[in-house]
Amino acid sequence: MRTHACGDVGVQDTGTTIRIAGWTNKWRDHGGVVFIDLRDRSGIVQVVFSPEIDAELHKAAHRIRNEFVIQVEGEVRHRPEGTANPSIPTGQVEVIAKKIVVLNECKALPFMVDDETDASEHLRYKHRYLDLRRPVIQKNIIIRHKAARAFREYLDGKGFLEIETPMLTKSTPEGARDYLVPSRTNPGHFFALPQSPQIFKQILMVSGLERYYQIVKCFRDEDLRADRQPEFTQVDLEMSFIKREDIMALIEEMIKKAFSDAIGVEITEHFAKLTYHEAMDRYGCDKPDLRFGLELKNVSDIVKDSSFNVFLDTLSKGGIIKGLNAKGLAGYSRKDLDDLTREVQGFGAKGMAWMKVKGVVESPIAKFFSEDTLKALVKRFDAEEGDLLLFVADKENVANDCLARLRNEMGRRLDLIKGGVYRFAWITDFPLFEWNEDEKRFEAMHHPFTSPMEEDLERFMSVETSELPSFRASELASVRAQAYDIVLNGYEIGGGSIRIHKKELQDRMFQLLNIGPEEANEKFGFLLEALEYGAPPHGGIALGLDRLVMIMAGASSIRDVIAFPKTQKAVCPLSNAPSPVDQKQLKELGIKLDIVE
RNA sequence: GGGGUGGUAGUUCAGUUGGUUAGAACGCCGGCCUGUCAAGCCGGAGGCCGCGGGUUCAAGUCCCGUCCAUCCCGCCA
Repeated sequence: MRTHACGDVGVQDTGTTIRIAGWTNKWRDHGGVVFIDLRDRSGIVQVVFSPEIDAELHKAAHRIRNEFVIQVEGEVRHRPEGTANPSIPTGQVEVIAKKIVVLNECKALPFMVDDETDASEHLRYKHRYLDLRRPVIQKNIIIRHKAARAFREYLDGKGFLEIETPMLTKSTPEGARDYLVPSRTNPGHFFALPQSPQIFKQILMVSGLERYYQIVKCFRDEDLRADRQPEFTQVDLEMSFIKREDIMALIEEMIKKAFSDAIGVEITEHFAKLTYHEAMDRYGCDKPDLRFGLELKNVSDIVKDSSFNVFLDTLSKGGIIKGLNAKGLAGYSRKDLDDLTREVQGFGAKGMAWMKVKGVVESPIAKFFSEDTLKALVKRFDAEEGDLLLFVADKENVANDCLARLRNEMGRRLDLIKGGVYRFAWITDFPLFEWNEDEKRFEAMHHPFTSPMEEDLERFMSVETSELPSFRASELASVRAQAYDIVLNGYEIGGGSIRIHKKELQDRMFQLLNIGPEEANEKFGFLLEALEYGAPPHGGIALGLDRLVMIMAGASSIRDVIAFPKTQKAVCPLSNAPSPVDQKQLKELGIKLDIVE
């Protein structure tokens, strides 16, 4: 139907007759000459209908409207002197139409197919086929394709096998809420859609496949965010006979290739490496945005000499006082600071203290501090004239969380976050366990198949389980995992671990998690049994493809890089899923609804 | 489950102190127009003011509830 793609037509084609087809991006009818900007995936080229060429043809062109699908045969010409359009790649030429075929018409549009639309997301998703025609969105979809292709090429080159794992699988007790699928042939029984292929990929290692990967959909029935959808895609891989550093080196190289292939960005520096404790200490969170500084400083040791009761009380209760230097913001008014305080309180802090560095330290609480103490504070933050110090005093986790979010906010306000900058970091040495205050028990921070660090193995094995759960501040909390997260620009884009490959260790893990042998057997028995048949040392990682592509594309939501995303209520406005089903379908499944109106 | 913001023409929005026939831009329809590319000029159609209650002589506007969208908290091994 066509000899050329619209975006490929150029000066090299002048004088030749070509056939193109696409959508009418825009039409301009001058009564005499008619211009149509014809668009296909490759780009846009201007088609000219002139009354001198063919009256009938010219008449037909008058009837063309936006988004009509047409096929045009015509001659490529240089545009007349002074009419070139430098804002499009094909702007030097135009196609003088000799023949037009309307392949399909188009109704009046719910919104303009244009790079700059301000139609609501709901409307865009309802007519996603129109939304996806917009070059900016197509660009994202193409970046996604190129990234996925780069991962496949790279992993294929490293001897990985792409192996599919079941979508209809088993519900697991830990972790996110499962999406359930009723089994017709086993009434009352349910499959779960996988939250990740975790257990199957480990079994593939026991199976001797050695290197597995898959670009795979995962499902979690939790509430949505800008960077969270109920179905999302992981680049999932697992390797045998490797150490943590092997995987980290491999992933680093793979991601660099993907950035190069997908968006032409060469990442040259090594990815930063931070332990979990370093990250918490310096940034207050385990996914720091390293595009800017504003590092947190613990000042508990300095302010203990003050007479400021809020700080002293916090310290006496085992809390900490931490802060950051908002460079150059001493000009903030009382109202600015009150607003900022309210924002930090919204994060969960009881309050926020501030000090302006203006000749002397200016602050409502300055009087509680000696001159030497104030000097020490200024020094701790490397503060200069005109800086603003912000403090939060609270339990360690609260102070860290609030300051981490405050740090991101100040990074934005100070315009420290530049586009086109990519700062990667590995976060390592995570705690193996996390205390669940509500349920008064330890949980696996990563997942229950994560291996402890060898240095901490003795403690892992020797803790008296009879003392559970009194160990919340005990040795067990200090056992570290052979786990690693990869962080990019403040987003967690992947995580993995070296797994437990010995039955005794795995049994011990379940014991510490307070999962009895019967329950462990019922839920994970097939993995536990497999571990007894010569499981090799192995480990792996999963990358969040959606988030990674979102960052590559410079988008602010993963919905912009997913062809058919769901809204925050987890519905698909295009298909209207989910929806009620027939009584007959429910009956076949043995399901009765019990919905309280 | 909780908090913030929003919902008025096909779309994006404005709409004063509650007061006559709810406006603008773009889009759509018709006409004019031979070099535009955000084309231009003239004319026209188009509204359950998210939905349901309430207050009032009178509600787009005030009150209560509810639904939807979005951002965040909880949640997400």
